[in-house]
Amino acid sequence: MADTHVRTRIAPSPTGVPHIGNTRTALFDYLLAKKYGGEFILRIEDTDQDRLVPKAVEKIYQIHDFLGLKRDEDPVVGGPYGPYVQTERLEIYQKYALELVNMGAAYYCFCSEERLAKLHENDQYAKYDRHCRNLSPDEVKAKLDSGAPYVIRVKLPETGFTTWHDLVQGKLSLPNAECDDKVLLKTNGIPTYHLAVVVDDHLMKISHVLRGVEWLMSTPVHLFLFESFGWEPPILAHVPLLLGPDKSKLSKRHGAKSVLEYAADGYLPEAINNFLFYLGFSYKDNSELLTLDQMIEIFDEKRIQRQNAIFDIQKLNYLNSQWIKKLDSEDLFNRLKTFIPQEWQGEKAKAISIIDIAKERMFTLKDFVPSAEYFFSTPEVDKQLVLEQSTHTEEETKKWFAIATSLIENTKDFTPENLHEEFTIAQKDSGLSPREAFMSLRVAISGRTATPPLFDCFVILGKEESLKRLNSVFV
RNA sequence: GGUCCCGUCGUCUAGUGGUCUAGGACAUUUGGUUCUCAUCCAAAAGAUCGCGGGUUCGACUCCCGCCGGGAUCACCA
Repeated sequence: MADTHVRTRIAPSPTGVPHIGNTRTALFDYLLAKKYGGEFILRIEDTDQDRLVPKAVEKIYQIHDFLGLKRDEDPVVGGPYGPYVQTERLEIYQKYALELVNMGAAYYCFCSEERLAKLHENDQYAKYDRHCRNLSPDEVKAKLDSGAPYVIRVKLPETGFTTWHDLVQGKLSLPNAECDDKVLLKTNGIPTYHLAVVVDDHLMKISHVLRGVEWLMSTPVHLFLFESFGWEPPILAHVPLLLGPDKSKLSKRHGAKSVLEYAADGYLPEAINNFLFYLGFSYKDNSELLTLDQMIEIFDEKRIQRQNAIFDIQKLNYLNSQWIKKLDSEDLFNRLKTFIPQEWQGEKAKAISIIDIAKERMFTLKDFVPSAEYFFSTPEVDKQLVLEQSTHTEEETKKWFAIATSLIENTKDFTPENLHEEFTIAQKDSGLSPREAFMSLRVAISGRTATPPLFDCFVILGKEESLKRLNSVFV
């Protein structure tokens, strides 16, 4: 491998937004290319014109941009082997399909849809019966001349095995008889995946085809095509699937989300990359925070697991919370922009000081707003709740609040450290336990029983606002 | 159903014949730190290594069978 220049590709079809399982394959492709200093290419496989989903292409770009999976060649930036959109390469495929027919590796098929449907009537797994495989040249010519619609099918060997060494699956051997004479070129002149991948991977000098195992069973067709053309096939690597919690294949039907949706849910690209990396790959204890560059270094295509991995959101949550803690608050503020209300945007300094103390209790970016809103707007405070926390009578609690307000009013050093010190002394004389004393104040200023440390909250609120809130409890 | 792949704690995994009475991490539970929550720290619980046969002095590790799960069998990718 040292002497082959590594070029990998991810080839999504814009029939929807790729879910996170598909994106993991893209990550591995990227890592493989970069590990060997090669190129990572994005090719749009839009040969299924009937199922195109508008905007899917843009979303595919967005996913890669978000995760930092930089493309060396793609439809937008171009490259030496373009175009990178398959429907812009139709003549190429048609030319090669014809070539295949001429060399006897493919044949015209004039079977109607009805006839094909009939084959499946009694057997849902029926293969094409190769009805047109041995049509005489004259018959073919007559049909063609009459303008009959046709497809071109691969003329696969009927016996024997196709074997190859798969980078992750090891040595594989599939019986040719199990494969169908797959359609290569459709009636509408557009190729199917099977023809298009082979032609493009060769023309684009792809060295490694790393894709999902769902392609394993059709690999004999691809290899047969490479051989027929006399082309060196790329190295193959079929990576396992991502399964849902119920162990079924992750799919849109089962609510598999795209990376874009996880982004909207407040997950960081670093955490998603990390999480995907550890799903099917092992490094140390599978919980270290790794950057893309570190992953490139660690990644080893030969150590990808062969078993399917179950998508476990708990691990993603953990990684996300760890990344949030690791990032500095200014950086977090920028990433938080789409999550926080417009009114807060202007108060950057305040927001950052809140992030400072809130980030260690955030799992996703979405957790920020609920944990910070009482800093920006006055909370509803129920007097009963305050009393519940003080566990003392209203009179006694009022007395403690009077001490607290005067402390805040008169302190010369309005910092968390100093407030802590002064309040601790006062609390000891108050007859309230630390918990009772501080919890009642906490509820009074925030309306909640869980917040960052009390004195940090006072400082962020400021003297005036703190006093205002404390004074409004017993009125 | 045919074919192919896979099978270690709930999850991601370490483990390539003896060091495994199976290790780590996430999740869970408990304790400590603490003004709450969270963090952090510590500990506990959790796997008859899918099952059954072999091979071997000895198997999670090798072989066979079975079972279970997954993939695939479109003019979809």
